[in-house]
Amino acid sequence: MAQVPQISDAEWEVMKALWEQGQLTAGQIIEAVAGANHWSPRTVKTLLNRLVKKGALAFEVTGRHYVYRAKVGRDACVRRETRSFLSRVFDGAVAPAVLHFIEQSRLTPQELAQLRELLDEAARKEDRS
Amino acid sequence: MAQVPQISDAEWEVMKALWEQGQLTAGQIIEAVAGANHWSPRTVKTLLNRLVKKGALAFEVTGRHYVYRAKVGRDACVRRETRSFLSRVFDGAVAPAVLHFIEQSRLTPQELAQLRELLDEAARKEDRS
DNA sequence: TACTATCGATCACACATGTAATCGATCGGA
DNA sequence: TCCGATCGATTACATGTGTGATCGATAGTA
Repeated sequence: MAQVPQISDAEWEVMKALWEQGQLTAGQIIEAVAGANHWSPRTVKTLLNRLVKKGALAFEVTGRHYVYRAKVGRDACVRRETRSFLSRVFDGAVAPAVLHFIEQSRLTPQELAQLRELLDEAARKEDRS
Repeated sequence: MAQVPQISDAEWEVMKALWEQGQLTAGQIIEAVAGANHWSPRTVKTLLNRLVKKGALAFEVTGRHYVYRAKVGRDACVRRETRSFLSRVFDGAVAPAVLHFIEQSRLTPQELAQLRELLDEAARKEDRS
């Protein structure tokens, strides 16, 4: 299995567009991300090239344009970033990180309820195993 | 209020040592972090210099040695990193991040119970407010 | 006192990243 | 058919980061 490459901040924006839309031409990607980030189209092209070089994206030549698609899954990238974040900031410990999140952020009652449900479910699984 | 500077992976290791120990000489810091990370003492010195330049550390000259101490609090750095992580990976949304953590990680029953207690507490606070 | 080990300061160097500009081919419109 | 717009490819350049070496001063040690 190919390792998930490191994806920088700016590159994440591009990946998100492709994860959400499936396949896009360079022009569509530029349209999707350049405005919101104040990037020149050239900048987006550079990001696309780097992501291809890293193995995070693939493209097919369709007529004169390239159509890009993600080669690595969003989940895998999220897991990778999460591991890196946890190990850097919380020494890899999940529970303190979750505590910090809950303490620091204002969660809505709905979100709190949803999280509790998830914890209940996790606890049940744990019980059975 | 001075902004919290960006602190890189390697620099975090140094900061952790100082947050935990209070004040340390360069030699003590090297002892604390160089071994575990396979770093040359020079590397640690460089990190110290960069952290001072960034405003994350201060030092006093004590005799011939420098004694370093953190100028920025751990909490502030953790918050900064957390915000950056959340906005990059989860578009700034806390709840999905917590869900991901809980789903992906194997939490012990004790940790699960502790988290549920925290959620209960947060929900009570929310209720009263 | 002469030498070496050490300290902080400065320099080095490759790779990643943010942020583009330039270049050669080509397509679409005048 | 010719020209400018556009595409992908290549190049640029400052800053950050990982990883360390060199240099001059100095403090112990022999």
